[in-house]
Amino acid sequence: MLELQHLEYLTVIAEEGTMSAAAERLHLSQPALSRSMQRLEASLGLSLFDRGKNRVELNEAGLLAVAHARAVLSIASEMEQRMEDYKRSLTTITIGSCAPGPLWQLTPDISARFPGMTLSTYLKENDLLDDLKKDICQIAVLDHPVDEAGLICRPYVAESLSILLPKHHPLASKSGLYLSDLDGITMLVYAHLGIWQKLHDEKMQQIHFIVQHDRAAFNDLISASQLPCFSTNLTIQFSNAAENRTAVPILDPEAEIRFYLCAKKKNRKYVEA
Amino acid sequence: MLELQHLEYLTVIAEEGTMSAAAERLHLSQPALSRSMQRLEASLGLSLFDRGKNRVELNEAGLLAVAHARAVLSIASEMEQRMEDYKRSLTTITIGSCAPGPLWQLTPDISARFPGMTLSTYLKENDLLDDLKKDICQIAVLDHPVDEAGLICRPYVAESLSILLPKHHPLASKSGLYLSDLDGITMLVYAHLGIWQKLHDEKMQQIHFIVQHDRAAFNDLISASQLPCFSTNLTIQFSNAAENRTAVPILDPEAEIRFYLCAKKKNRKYVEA
DNA sequence: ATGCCTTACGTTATACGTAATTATT
DNA sequence: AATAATTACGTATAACGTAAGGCAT
Repeated sequence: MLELQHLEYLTVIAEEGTMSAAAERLHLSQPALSRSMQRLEASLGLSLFDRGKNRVELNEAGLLAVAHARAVLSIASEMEQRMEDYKRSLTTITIGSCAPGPLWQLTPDISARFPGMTLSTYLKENDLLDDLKKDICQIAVLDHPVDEAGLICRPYVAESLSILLPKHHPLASKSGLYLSDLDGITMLVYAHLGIWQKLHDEKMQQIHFIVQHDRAAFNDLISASQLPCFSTNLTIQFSNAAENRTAVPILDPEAEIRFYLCAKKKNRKYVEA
Repeated sequence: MLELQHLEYLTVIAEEGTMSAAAERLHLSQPALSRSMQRLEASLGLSLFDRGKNRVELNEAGLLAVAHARAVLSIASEMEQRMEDYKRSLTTITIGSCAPGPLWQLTPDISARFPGMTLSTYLKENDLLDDLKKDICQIAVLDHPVDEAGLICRPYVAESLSILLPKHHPLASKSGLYLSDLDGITMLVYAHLGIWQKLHDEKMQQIHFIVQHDRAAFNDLISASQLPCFSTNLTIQFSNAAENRTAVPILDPEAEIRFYLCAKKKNRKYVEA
């Protein structure tokens, strides 16, 4: 029967060009590698190399075998990855979220309810459902509901955007603003916005953003400057950026996002209220 | 590293339900199988079975592993099949043809030009190009030309259909006939028509066919009866069915098919004139 | 008692490394 | 000389079968 190890060796030889180089990369002696290839050839009943006295070269059968070996190894490696992900899911709860906001509430909540489990979170706009199915995450925070066999989904918090303006700013007295009212202004913004990035890209092109990728630097700038920035109903609870500024709600409908928690049915306990 | 043999064992256990039954099917002792599964579990770092004192049952991780194992084994098995096909192509020329006619000329021709090679032919209407790419056949006889990278293609014979009628038959004096002229008549026909079957299905529904699946029986019937049957420019050279009958060409345009020979470029010698 | 899984033990096969061999550059 | 592959040999690991043990039906 075919052996995955032999296929792995074969592909490395194909990449390195010589058995010596491949053996080194595989932390293996040349003789061992040479014999493994002889065994592979024997098990296939085909010679895979044109052999000179001190060089080998893949022949046509060898090239064909390499192509197929890569396919086999790729599927096998996916299997190993999936099993690893599953193993991980036994001891850690991983939350994939399309936005940072919901995590500020969800993370401590899950952490408190499942004290034995490690908690891990990441931000990603797309394909969270795939991650869920592959056990890459156990909870997905989405911006839309899902109705799919094997999955459970429930509405979670809504997040609504406000702009924090200096108290003396001409717009600070308004009870609400549209994004179009902000034409030409300069704002501070923190980089990792998740799904909110879409709104920035599509409806805030007329706003000049100073983007900060570092959270500490962002907070320092907020405190030290009078520049407007965004807040939401979720951020207000966790950040103290609002001290010298007035929050004015954004009235565009896209400025409110309803989030949904989604999990495999076997993990329903993670998303139940 | 994962071992294909272990994955194979695992899937058989999944199918048989118990290790004993699986061991029997695998021609293996139960203890050997039991230890192999322990090694597989160790290499994954996961237990795959719920173990009672005298029963095992796949757990969730086990079911996941089985699903992936099947995928891996399927790809591996395809690799083995492809390598077998390639090996075969070194000693035998296999011709896949969409109709029997071209083979009557091509087979002896190839046989004479490549005397060291075994020759094998089969009839198949579709997917001959796939077969070519997979080395299942080395020559494909198609009813249409192909222009594809890595393949070479050239026109081969055309085959045109005639009807063999008893000399005294009222239509036997015509110089040509349309299929529509044959409304209601009864004909003998040999079963394995390849691509010609399409013409039968689409434009000869008004003809009553007596189908023979056995070549000898067909020939006997031809000689013993006066029933009309088909011939082509290709059959006439190889069959003696025409003695008591007159050949009248079929004039419908679909009654002539131009065939094309197609092969991988490395096998161009097989299709060159 | 029978069936099913596991552990124990001895045998065989295979993979490995080191060392020696051969041929090429 | 140096490089690259193969062959030879001894050792360790793993697979196997047989035999024995434990627990359920």
